[in-house]
Amino acid sequence: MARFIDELRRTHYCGDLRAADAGREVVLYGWVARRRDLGGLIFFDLRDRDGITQVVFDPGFSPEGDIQRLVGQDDEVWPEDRVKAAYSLAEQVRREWVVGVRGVVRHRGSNVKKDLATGEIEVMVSELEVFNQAETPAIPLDDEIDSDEETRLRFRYLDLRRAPLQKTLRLRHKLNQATRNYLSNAGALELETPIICKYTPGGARNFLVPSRLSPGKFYALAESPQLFKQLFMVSGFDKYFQIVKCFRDEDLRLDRQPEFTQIDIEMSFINQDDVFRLLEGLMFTLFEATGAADLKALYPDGTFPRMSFHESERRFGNDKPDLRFGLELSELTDLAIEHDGGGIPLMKAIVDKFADGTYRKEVPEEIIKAFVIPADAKLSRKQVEDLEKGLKEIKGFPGLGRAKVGDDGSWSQSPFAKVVTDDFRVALNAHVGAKAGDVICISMGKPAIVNAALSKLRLEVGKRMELIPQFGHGGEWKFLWVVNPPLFEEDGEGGFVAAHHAFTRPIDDHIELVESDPARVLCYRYDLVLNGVELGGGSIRLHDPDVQQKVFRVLGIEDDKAKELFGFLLDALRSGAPPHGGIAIGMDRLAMLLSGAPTLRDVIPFPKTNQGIDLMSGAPDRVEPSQLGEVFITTTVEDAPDA
RNA sequence: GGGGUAGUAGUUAAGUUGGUUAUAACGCCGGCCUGUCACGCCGGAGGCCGCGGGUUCGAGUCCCGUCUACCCCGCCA
Repeated sequence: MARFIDELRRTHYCGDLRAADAGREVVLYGWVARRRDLGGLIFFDLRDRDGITQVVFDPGFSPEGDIQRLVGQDDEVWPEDRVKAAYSLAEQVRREWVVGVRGVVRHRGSNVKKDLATGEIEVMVSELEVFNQAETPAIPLDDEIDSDEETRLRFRYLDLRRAPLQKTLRLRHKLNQATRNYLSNAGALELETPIICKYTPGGARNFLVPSRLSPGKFYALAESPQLFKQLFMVSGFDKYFQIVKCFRDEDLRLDRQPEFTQIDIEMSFINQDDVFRLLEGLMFTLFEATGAADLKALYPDGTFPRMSFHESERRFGNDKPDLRFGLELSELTDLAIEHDGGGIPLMKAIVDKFADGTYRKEVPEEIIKAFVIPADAKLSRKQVEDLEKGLKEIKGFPGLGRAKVGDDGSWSQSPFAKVVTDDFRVALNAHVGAKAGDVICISMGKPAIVNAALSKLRLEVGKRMELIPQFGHGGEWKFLWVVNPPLFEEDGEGGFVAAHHAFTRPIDDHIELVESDPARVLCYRYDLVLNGVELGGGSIRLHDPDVQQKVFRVLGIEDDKAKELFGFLLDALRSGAPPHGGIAIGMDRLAMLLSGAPTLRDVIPFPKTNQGIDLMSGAPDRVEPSQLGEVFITTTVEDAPDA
């Protein structure tokens, strides 16, 4: 029977002990974070998931006063031979070795270390066991390290020992638990849905899984439980939730991983407001459970503000505005029309198309907008040009038309300075609120490009001016519901595609427009945005077969085709579907925002790189030709194993 | 698919107009040290300069290619 673990049970974690524990005999297990050998006196910083305790090996020490003994241990408190053995073993120990210690807690007296939770005490060791030795770690295990992320990911099991990652994963634990409690209390049932399922086209690209039992056929990994949760509603489960892994075979980003976790929710007999109320309550609960912020103080009436999709696009250039700072965009199309282009040829060309009816104001094909870089930003001309260069990443972006505003409202450093009419210049300055020293940045063209460029510029300038930090919340939490986006998007060839998915309900007043003017149809779709990050989104679903058919017709999906694509869902919706809707929240993104982490990789235990590779395990990897044969696969890659 | 940045001891970095044996800090190993806590002091080991090719008397440095990671666009809720 082993002495430690079997006989000497752990009494505390390494973050537990305080001054009040002085005189207590304890047993701690953990990793040696640091060792300080003074020659005749040895200190370990012993670390486990809860913290660090200094343990001391001092052969000359003997405890005084009453000792509160370990339960079931009545041997001698300080046997000399055992203490000496512990000391000489401690001389051999190196960092990251895994050890158990038995000893007596002592107050540190004048040696208190203030920046350590357990800094008032130390454990004088009477008995030491080495459970395991360890190779020298490849990366330093300090809280703050600047090791390359590639190396950290390769040795993820070491990286995860560090306090910051321990902390964020514990945060995820709290999020999971609090989410389950809240949603269960709200009457939602936690039900599971398949991960390997039928491939359905549209939306994100699926990971494919070859079938061994059905030669030549494939499963897809679920990109979301969307269809299944709707079927739960059809089946009468009324309220459902799941904390579920989803899979998308798309390119990665800071805030995108190929597998990720979402809080998935669906409810019957509800409207948009019901979803909002449930989610607002969930956010309040999660923020309280994690101690992130007191949302009650920030949103006293318990609700988050709402903004229409169009308003968000107009004021901020995207559908996920960061409301922690102002610097809104200005719409100039109407002003340019009033001034017939104001002497600027590029604008005149656009204005003319509105005049002759080529473009419609409701759904314009080109727009003119401006963003003002305030004089306060104190950006040099070079810095402004660098910012503009950064925007060139946006495909099709033609560049900005800039104008620096003088004391008298004149424009300089501008391609428009010589041609603009005085009337238009004065009106424009007033319209965008430009003051001396400001730089007006004008963009015109396709709305998607104009908005992409100016919204990116707004964020960049916001960061330069330190209105928001480079990453993290900076102590501010700005929630927003972005609601009622268009149901359809033009596909550029005269037709339409679903802006999100084909099962979103048009807003009641727009049902007639589905057939007459699809471009103007808005729908019951909503995104929850926090600090400029899309936390999640959902919709009220389309459960009416007649409207559904009209939507399919707009999308150019014939009845036969619809059956082929969505067969079982359509059948199900015709079999007694209640009005229903739901939402999905990105758990990883939420954890990222709450922890202030710069990337999703910091809140996922074993993340993939930008190329979708697990640097630690080496996934994905080749497999034996025989394995491919079993699933009836050959590859077309030249140096593949079966080539 | 496209654009950008980077790659030099275990780690993080320096390395000048191409020029002797490629530096430093931390870490590691050995020695000394009884109140340290980023312990201190003394000594030591450790390098395919990402990889391949080229220019050159000579390449960490210049050129071409390639690989890997990161950031962005496209794509993606």
